Amino acid sequence: MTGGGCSIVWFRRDLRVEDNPALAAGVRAGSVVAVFIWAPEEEGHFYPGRVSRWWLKQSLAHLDSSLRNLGTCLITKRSIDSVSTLLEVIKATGATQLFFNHLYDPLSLVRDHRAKEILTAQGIAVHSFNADLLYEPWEVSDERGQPFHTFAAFWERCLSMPFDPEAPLLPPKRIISGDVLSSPSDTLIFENELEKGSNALLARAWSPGWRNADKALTAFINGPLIEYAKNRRKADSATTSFLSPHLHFGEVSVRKVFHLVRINQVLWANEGNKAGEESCNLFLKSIGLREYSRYLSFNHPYSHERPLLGHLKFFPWVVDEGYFKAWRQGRTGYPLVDAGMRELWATGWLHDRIRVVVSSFFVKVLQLPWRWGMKYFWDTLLDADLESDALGWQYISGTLPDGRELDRIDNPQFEGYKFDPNGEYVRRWLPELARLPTVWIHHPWDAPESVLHAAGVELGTNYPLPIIEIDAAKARLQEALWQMWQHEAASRAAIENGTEEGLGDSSESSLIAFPQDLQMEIADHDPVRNNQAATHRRYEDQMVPSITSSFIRFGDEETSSDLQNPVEHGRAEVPRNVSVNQETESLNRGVQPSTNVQPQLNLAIGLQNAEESTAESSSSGSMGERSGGVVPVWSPSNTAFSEQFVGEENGIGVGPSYLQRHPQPQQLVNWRRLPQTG
DNA sequence: TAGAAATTTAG
DNA sequence: TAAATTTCT
Repeated sequence: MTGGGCSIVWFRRDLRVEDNPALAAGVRAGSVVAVFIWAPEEEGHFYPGRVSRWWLKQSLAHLDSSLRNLGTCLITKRSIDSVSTLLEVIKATGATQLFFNHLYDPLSLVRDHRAKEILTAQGIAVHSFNADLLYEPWEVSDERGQPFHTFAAFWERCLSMPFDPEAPLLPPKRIISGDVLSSPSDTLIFENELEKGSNALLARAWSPGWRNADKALTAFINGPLIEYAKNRRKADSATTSFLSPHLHFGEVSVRKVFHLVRINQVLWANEGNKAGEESCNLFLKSIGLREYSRYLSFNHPYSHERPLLGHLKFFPWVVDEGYFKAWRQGRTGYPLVDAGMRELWATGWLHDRIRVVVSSFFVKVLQLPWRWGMKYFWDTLLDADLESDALGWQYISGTLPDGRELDRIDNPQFEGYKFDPNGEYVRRWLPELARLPTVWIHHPWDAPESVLHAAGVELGTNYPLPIIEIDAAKARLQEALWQMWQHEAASRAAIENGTEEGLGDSSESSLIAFPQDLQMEIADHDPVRNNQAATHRRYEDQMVPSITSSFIRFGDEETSSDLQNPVEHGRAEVPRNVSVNQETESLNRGVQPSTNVQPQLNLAIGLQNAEESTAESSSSGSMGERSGGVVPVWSPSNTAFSEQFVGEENGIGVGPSYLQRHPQPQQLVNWRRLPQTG
């Protein structure tokens, strides 16, 4: 090795060569070895789902090919511990520097911090960058330097920052390769034979890889963007950007997206195109929500599994596997919901609006624990993204200060006519309802017998009756909320009284409750039985049933039959030749307890360690720098804020506007006072 | 100038 | 919590 050793550029969810600050810096520093480490066990419960792994595989191949054109290649490593694998590669290649881009999910925060500590101690110079966000989470705060806790304020601030997001970087012209032979690649296996068959169709609708991401961006900006404000409400239209999977894997830089959209916005504004200008605002807002999801994750590293508002801990979730299954299968009896769930299952994709519909139905009508729904999204979505999905589900569940009203139940029938006025979407995904006239398509249960008969619909046989009436759901929700406030107050009273910790304590044990335990928690279940109120409620913080990889794999048997289906407009169709019973059968098997036990990374311990080490190093004040050298860590004060936030204790909690939107029963006041006097 | 009542919005 | 845009009597 001549002069200084080479640099490792550690690729993660930044699978692009354009506007990649870590890569650019590595190239500037001399010779480069590019590495991707596949260590899914580190993700714990969030082992990537089948379609997500498919995407990753394609994207890595694409990146490797780009790197080869530039003079090096992508070294891939299979690992169960990224940091020690990094060390091995560093030793093998004689590297002296490490470059990578920041991630903000809780596991990465811990892991990357640890990587920095360990490698720095070994004499490696570690440099890290912002490649995923317009602004780093710690750059955006209110006048008092505190993090925002509502999206609107956050986004407003982002749009009026004293400095613009950094301009996108060009790809390197050439890369001087480090000694890549000294650390040969492992062959990464992202899918088994069964999955391969199921995945084959995906390639006809999607093209992973950063160049394709760039094409998708250009196509969207030159096409649907200008009409985005008008069209984004239609469930079936191809007017969304379809960028989310690209963004998730960092194939395209948000900064580039932002700049290009802004340029067009100015253009249209000058032309007096008000709709076009507004479309840009709305689209950028959705980019802003993605930013906010990282912001939230950074400031509240538990937000993917714990409600941000403490009292939601007391919501008596309906723990009912039958409900859960009916939802997954698209057999709730509400056509819009069912169409969405079938689309998700068949294609790994769901229009944004429909995500809201199905998740809102899940939480408010079925009252299933939101984390289950989030986990299912994680397992099935092509663009599964921990931070974004956590934000979405928390928003829907009303567990954010600016989330939806707790007692609001949206009626899928009305939403159906709003988002799918002609019923095309429903007919496409629910062939059994295809012949139903539009007036009944979103509420077949009201249709006259003759109409149903003529359409070949037999409710309860062919297509289910509503799993629960909306009115009944409303009543049940009111009752549940009343109970929630009672329990919250009781717990608060108990704590103030010093008698016991109460249910509301934020002890780690209740937070980390995860699948394996739940196998016992959930009573054995019968096959889906419609119109039966579930009575099994739980107050513990919700737990997630094991539906991960085993679930996906079993289900594949019938999904593979979509291979026989034609693809229309580049998007997959629902399998029409598959009987529902068959589907039910394989799904049933899917929920069997998983036998492939994955090594669990203990999040609680991980976080604790990080906090400890941060306490020492935080005085170095490394966080404020804009780029280079800083691994994002959250300071103890940030974590403390999170605690306060959840506990509502120290004045930060919910504001008056929240309480106004979520009125509590009067008794609460009395509950509070009683024990204090005692 | 017809009606009713106020405000904004859907992640 | 449904439905659409704006402001009064």
